[in-house]
Amino acid sequence: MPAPMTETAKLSQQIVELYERLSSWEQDVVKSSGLSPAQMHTIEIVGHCGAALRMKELAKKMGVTTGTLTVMIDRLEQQELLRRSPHQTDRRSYLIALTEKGRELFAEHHQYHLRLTEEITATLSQEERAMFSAVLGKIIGQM
Amino acid sequence: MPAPMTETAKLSQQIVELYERLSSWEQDVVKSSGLSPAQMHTIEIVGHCGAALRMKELAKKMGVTTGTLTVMIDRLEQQELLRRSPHQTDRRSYLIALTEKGRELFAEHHQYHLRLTEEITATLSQEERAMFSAVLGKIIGQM
DNA sequence: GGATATAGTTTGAATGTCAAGATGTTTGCA
DNA sequence: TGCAAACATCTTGACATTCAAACTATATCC
Repeated sequence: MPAPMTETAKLSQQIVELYERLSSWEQDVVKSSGLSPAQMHTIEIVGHCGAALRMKELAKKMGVTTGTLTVMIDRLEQQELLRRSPHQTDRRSYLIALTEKGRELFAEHHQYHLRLTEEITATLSQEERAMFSAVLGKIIGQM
Repeated sequence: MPAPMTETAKLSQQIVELYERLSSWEQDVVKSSGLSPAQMHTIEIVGHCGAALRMKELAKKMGVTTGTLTVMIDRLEQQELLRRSPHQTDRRSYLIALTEKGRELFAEHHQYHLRLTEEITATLSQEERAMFSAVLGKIIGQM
């Protein structure tokens, strides 16, 4: 007979489970786009951020080194999904921004996220949805 | 002025945000263990599953090909974190299970997860925690 | 008993990753 | 001003991850 599980243990397990499922969902969706997961992640970060970013800033947001980012941006630039433009006042820097094609890809991917969110929260009551959002807000604030 | 965000859009954004933060938290924790993220992920899946698994089963659970898994298991076996043992009735198969050292690593990592869960849910009321768990259960059931 | 399917490994190619070093630019200070 | 130090990015070399496809050994089905 398994030991009784504490409330924290159950929550932890559920969070891990949710993470795993989101992860494999994302993997499936990305596969159909032709990009690698890391490439799509880059598009997502740049797209979500909105404003153009320096390499250094983007690397920090993504948790990779600038060396890694250089080749990532090279490839995405070859696919015309984003563009380096010279920084106005700092000639060492580039500003990274999505092209029109990149924005379209980002928008499409965003729609997938919205659809998933609708699906997985479909059975929640109005009250549960509101409370879930409030709790998520608190949790994210703690991290 | 930004367009008003629908409730679904807000939830979607929060889920993405939570995912991102869990992801970078895990990356930091794994870095301190000396293993790569993929290696730790393998340990987590095998450890969480409990029973010994065939290569094929494990590959499916992890969403990788068996070819990928072969070299992953090779490396983890070299580090004595898990072991291949012959399948009792099918001589084509191995059963993959954690060693004592692997179980210790898994237990330690599991403790990190518990601690994180406690931290991020610390400000929730008893009621909120219960409801959050119930909603997570529903959501996971929908995926 | 032989054809076919299955489990796992190997190989070759592409990508992702980092640390360390190189290049060009900016900043701070003497 | 002019030079040293800091900074942003890129390059290089090494290794990990990943897949598809070919390969080996075993199991299953007729």
